[in-house]
Amino acid sequence: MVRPKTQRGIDTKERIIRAAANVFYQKGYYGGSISDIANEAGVANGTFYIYFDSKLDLYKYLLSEYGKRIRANSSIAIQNAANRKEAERLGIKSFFEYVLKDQSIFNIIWESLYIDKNLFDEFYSTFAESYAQQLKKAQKKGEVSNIDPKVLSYVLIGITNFVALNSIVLKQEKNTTHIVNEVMKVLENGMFE
Amino acid sequence: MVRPKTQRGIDTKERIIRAAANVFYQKGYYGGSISDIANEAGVANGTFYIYFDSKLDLYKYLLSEYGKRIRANSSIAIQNAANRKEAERLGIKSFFEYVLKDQSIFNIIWESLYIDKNLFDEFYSTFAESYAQQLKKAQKKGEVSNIDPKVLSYVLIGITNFVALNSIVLKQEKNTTHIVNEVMKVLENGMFE
DNA sequence: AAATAACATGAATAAACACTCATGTCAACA
DNA sequence: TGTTGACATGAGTGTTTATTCATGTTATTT
Repeated sequence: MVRPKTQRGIDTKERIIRAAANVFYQKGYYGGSISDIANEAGVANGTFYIYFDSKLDLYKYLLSEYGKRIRANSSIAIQNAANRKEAERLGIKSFFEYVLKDQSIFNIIWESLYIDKNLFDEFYSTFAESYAQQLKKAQKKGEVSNIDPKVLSYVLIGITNFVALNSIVLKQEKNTTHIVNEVMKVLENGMFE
Repeated sequence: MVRPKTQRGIDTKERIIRAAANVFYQKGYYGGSISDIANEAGVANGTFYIYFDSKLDLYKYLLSEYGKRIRANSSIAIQNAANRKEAERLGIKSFFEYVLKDQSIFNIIWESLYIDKNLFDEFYSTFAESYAQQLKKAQKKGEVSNIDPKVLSYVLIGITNFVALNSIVLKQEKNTTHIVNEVMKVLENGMFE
């Protein structure tokens, strides 16, 4: 028989996850300790290990959650786009707005490069591959120029991620519309006269 | 009187620096210990502290060295460019080739985000500001379109850095010419038909 | 009410690691 | 040749920290 969820601590796991996201954002993976996370979540150190096998285990969980959220956010944003150009604008805009709301994402994602290179590679490969597929389809429709979709996908991900990190997270730029407009100029006509 | 350089250990400092770059590349700043660096350099742990005040001190030294090298590499590459478009191509190509030779750079640079956000911000701000200045001049000459040079500089740095990290370092792509060509297509005409 | 098992605790453990320091070595100069 | 001081050593120190575990506590089932 399936035992109903106890009421002891309500959403303890969820509280640990939120606390970890916050601690990793503030102090990073190596700088943030299990004690920091447990304190922030309002539980004892040992409680952490009821819900996660290890610090790395929780980190991997968080990383995959962020991947899901970004994908969901993007696919909702572009679902009604009339063409690829519009899809690109909407996708970029929604990503910038997502970053504005949750500025911890790069601290979680990019640190994977230092925890295990494969985590970083897998994370972005997933995005790049599905992006490249979309671009290929758009090329067949004649909406996108003849550019290696693999390279183009990394170009687009590179632009959005790097600009978001530097302009929005580090420089605290709030005007995402302006940034989207300027980025779209490049994507539409290039940068040269 | 200036004492001539002793011959005890030849270029001990240089060996420590090289070892550190390698260790940080393999294991990251937090994952790589002073013992790792000392072993790799073939010196005792204590010797490290004759040449550097702390692990962080060495890290900052390495970071600034990479900044200098990249700037030097780029300014040499573009010095004979006839116009901005050619300068862009040459700059990107030389950066990719630099990364191909010294794949540790991103592990050094990007980790600053987790050691001290200001280090990362300062590092890329320096590049972005001088890049933006160059772009402004090119805009006055009518060579570059009317795009916010601040945003454009981050777009260009984002492309080069992200593509280099993913394609060259992580996917071990050797054909930099192909990548440069595809990137230049976007910068010349945008990505849409 | 007793039994059960999930949930929770936090002190204890063991390993890792940045940094120190007392001691040693060697090249240059008086 | 003896003195000097830079260069080098590596065992030791103190701290931090991920993880464990013996011991509670509470909600549910019998």
